[in-house]
Amino acid sequence: MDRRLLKILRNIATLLLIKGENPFKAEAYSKAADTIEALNIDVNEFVRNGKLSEVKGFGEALVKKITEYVETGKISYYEKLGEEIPIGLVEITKLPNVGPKRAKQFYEELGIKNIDELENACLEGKIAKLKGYSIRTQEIILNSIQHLKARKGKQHLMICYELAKGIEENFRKDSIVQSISLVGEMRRVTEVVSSVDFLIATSDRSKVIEKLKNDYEIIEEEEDSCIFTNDEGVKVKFHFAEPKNFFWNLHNLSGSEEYINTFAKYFEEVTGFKFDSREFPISNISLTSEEQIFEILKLQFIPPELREKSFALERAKNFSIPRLIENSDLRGIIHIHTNWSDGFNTIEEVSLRSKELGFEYVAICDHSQTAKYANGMEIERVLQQIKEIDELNERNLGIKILKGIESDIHPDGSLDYPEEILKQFDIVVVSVHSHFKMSKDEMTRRIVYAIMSPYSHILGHPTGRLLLARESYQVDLETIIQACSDYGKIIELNANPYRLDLPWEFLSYAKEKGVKIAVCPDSHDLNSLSDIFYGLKFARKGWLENKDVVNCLSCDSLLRYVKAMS
DNA sequence: GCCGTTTTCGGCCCGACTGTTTTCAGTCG
Repeated sequence: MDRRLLKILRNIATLLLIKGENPFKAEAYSKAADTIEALNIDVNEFVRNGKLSEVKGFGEALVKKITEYVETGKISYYEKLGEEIPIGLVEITKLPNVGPKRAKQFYEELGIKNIDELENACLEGKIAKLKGYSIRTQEIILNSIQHLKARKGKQHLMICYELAKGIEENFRKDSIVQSISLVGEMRRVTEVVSSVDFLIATSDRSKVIEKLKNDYEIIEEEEDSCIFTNDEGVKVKFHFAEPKNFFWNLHNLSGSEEYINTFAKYFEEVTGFKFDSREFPISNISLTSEEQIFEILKLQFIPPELREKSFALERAKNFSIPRLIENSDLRGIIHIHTNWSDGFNTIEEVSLRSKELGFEYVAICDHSQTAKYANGMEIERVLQQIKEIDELNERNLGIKILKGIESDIHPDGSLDYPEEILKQFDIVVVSVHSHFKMSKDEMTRRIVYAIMSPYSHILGHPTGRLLLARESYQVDLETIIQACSDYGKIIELNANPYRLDLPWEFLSYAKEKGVKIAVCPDSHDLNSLSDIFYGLKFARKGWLENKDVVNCLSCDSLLRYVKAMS
């Protein structure tokens, strides 16, 4: 995925809005970026064989600009725009409650060109003096700048996987490297990553460093590591080890600080050797696998995802780590959007792809009528969609299609359709999509009320967080999980890489309370159906087994399970 | 800027909240 092009197109859109151009013109650029991303379009190839103009949303002007990008690596229209309007204003519009109009106002009235200048203006009290602002608003803006700065240098795990894949391939074909593996946050799977860490086993370190310096812009060199930062500001760190110490380093570089500290103490207790994270202390043993480390210490193997808390070691000591859920346990895929609301593909297309991915059933859950911005379905269209699903099932595509909905939860906790409509769905996911700023009590009450509805089955993205973009709304998750337990409802682990919601930290709690989890891609195109496998990494991180996840049920069992709720 | 078609240009989602204001512009989902 050419993320630089996506960024340019989205920046053009924002710059046009700041400039005050027709918003629909701006939208054409951001939609183009969305389409390239959703359909996973290889622009080089599409430009070469002239296929780009066949894609919906790509007219003459866009094709011309993207062709220029493919040929020269830049878009002169973008550069010209950047001369008119400072690119730094784009970042300002990413602040909550600051859009293109306000960014323009800051620029025109105070000459503010980037986020640092805006921060200074806030500190100097200049923003509060502008028409339409108060001291309070100025404080809110300053606060969100500080939030934004705290997120800087962090990236979504999925984007880091793409980056890491390219680097790994570069090294795999090189004989100077004996082994290479991801370690750190990437290996133990954290939803946002502050550093992409690689462990490289080599007996010729200087040659590897030479190659690194040749291929990447190394900014920092230490005795055992090299660091570079990519275009997106993501830090990539290479750690070196002698081949004989590879597995020892693999283990010690993968755990959290808490985990490794506890591990070190335990290691010294059991072996009597002093812990050294780089050099395996027991010199008469040569390690041939990571598993061997656990065998020596008489511990059950701890999957990397679980190496966060000391607790994992306690369980490993008495061999009580359960078999975590695996991809092959999944039988059904739930919460899929189609072009009936805001998805890209037809029901038939997503069903056939789900079948290819190995699923026995697929639950289509498009947006409900209140979600106007997402082309939510009024009752009449719901009935048409149900009819279409019945017809597809009669044709038998080799996968069972379930009739579902993602119903908005109204501010009063009610669902988005009358009973006679709700009872026609096989699966009802209920989600909050509006009125985010309620108090914690109100929001909790609202969601509990929705959970209590005899027609709701699965609570969708329970916190509403968007990783690195939007905080969770105020809600008491313990109360929510308890309510799901009381009413036998399912909670979603939304597998969208920007959500991962329910956060993994709460999965074990839900499990303790006997609440089942649905791992759902919440996908809007064919590619992101596979996000379900991404979400599964976090199900594992939350200690879930196949019996905890309803996607592992057969279609009939799942239908029986949800039927018992009403 | 794209689309669709009444083939030349109008329509493209829209309602609600927020803060500051005194009737509304800007932002959001």
